[in-house]
Amino acid sequence: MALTKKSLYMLAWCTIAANPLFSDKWLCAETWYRLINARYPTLRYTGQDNASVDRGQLTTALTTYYSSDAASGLENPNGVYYAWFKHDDPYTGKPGRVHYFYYDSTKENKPTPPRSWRDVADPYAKSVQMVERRVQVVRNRNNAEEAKVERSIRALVDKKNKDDNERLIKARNAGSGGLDGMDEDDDDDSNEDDKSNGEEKLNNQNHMGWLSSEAGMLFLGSKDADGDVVDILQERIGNLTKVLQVNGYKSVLQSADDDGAELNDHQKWHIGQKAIYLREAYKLALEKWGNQVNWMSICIEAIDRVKEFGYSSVTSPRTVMDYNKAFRKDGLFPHPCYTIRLGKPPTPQVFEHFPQLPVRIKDFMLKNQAHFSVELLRTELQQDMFPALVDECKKSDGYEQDEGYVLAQHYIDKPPSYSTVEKKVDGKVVEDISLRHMMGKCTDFAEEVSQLEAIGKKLGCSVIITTKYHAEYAGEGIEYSWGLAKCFYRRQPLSKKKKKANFFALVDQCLSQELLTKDMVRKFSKPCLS
DNA sequence: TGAAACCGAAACAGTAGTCA
DNA sequence: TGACTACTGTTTCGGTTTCA
Repeated sequence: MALTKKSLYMLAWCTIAANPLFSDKWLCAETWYRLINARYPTLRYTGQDNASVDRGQLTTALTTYYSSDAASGLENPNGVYYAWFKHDDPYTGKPGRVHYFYYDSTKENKPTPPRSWRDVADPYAKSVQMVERRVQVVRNRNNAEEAKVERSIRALVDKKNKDDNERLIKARNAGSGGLDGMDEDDDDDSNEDDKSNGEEKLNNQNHMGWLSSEAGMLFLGSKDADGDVVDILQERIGNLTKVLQVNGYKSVLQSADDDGAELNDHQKWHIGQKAIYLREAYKLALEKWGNQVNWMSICIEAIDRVKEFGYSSVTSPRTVMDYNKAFRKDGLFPHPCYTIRLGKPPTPQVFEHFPQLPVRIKDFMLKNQAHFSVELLRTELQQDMFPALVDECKKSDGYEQDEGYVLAQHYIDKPPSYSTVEKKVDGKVVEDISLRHMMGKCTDFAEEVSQLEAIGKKLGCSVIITTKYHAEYAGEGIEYSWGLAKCFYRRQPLSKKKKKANFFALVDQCLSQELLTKDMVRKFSKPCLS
């Protein structure tokens, strides 16, 4: 059955009220409103300005259709009661009418009719407890009611985006431009909601879980990854399908067109294998992930499905999960050649000081080709080559200060036997052989500035990195401006986001003054000043 | 023969739910 | 409120197999 906006607000409210942390106690409308915003952040996109849940509709729905006046003494079948008093708002401190709601979880213990606002004092209002509790209003993946609310929100948001898009096109065609049409009152769209939602085809891709940080982490490699995970997965499935074409592997391989990056037949075959398994897993994920079906079970099923087509090179879901880890960040498999993957490695310092040394090493390798090993070369370096270089250095005056002499002598005294992790002896890191420690001390790393700071410096300004907290720290309602720009971006067709030039043009459009007008930015900044 | 790929096991991190 | 458990996913280690 289709849901109207008001009934969706009600349903969202009920799932939160059922939480023992918030049931059986009076909470003011502002607290409920904040809880709903925290638990269902996407619900705000069903409102008029995308900035927040429509609190007017929420309060009206609760008081008019769902609850009973606690002062009346009447029993409410839903177990929901309301009361209101004129006093200072617990959040703003300003005098006015403040609504309170109470959910009786037992349906048998209705609250005592309150005589003053002190009887319904909200324990969470503007308190540390409220801040702490808000973080606990998180998604419960196993709750069917919450999943239903999330699907409905997704459907409503999709419909609203579609309507806004059509309105924008109409306004542009009429010559008015901008998003003025978005300000139109849509309170009376309940019937439209009913009609549209009736036609809305819900599937697993409408699931709220796809908007979660878990999805971002699992499929894009970062909790804060930008972009629609479903859209990106669909695009990547398309790219992985191309692997089966001639030279199709290039569409999913890092540095595929670099010099010397050509793969041999086996490497091409291996990329193809990875693509087949991952493509199947992604397709299954779009069908099932999030509805109590985890990523590992999807990988197991993908292996079984691929097996039906005669492929059996992978048997463990871990392997497919590893393929995903390598692929997910930018939709490319790392090049199998180490030097191409990481770029040309830096020349060792000792080779810069002694350019004849690599020539001698090559000669040694050729002479001992029949029984050459790394250990053999290591012994040769330590016992013959480096002592010879030290002797050469000693022929010069002041050789003890010569950097080349110090380097060569160091290799004799402390032959390299490095550990990639921090090697510890008696609980203390052995700094000389711990590569991680040595890398951390390199000035290149220690003095590296972020890209943002580098660009800022180039433009003649300084960038001060502050602590990461709420976006409102930035002031001027910048989060709302970004939210509107992002909302507009998400409504654009995929074709506008493909190719670099199109993407840049779209980003310019999203951040243009046509979309973010002065009036709109000023409106956004108002809440930040209060 | 060494490197890469595969894979099992264990440790660890983060989150949610339960209970006293 | 804190301890505990369950679940999911990641990282690391180490053994085996396969490939160049």
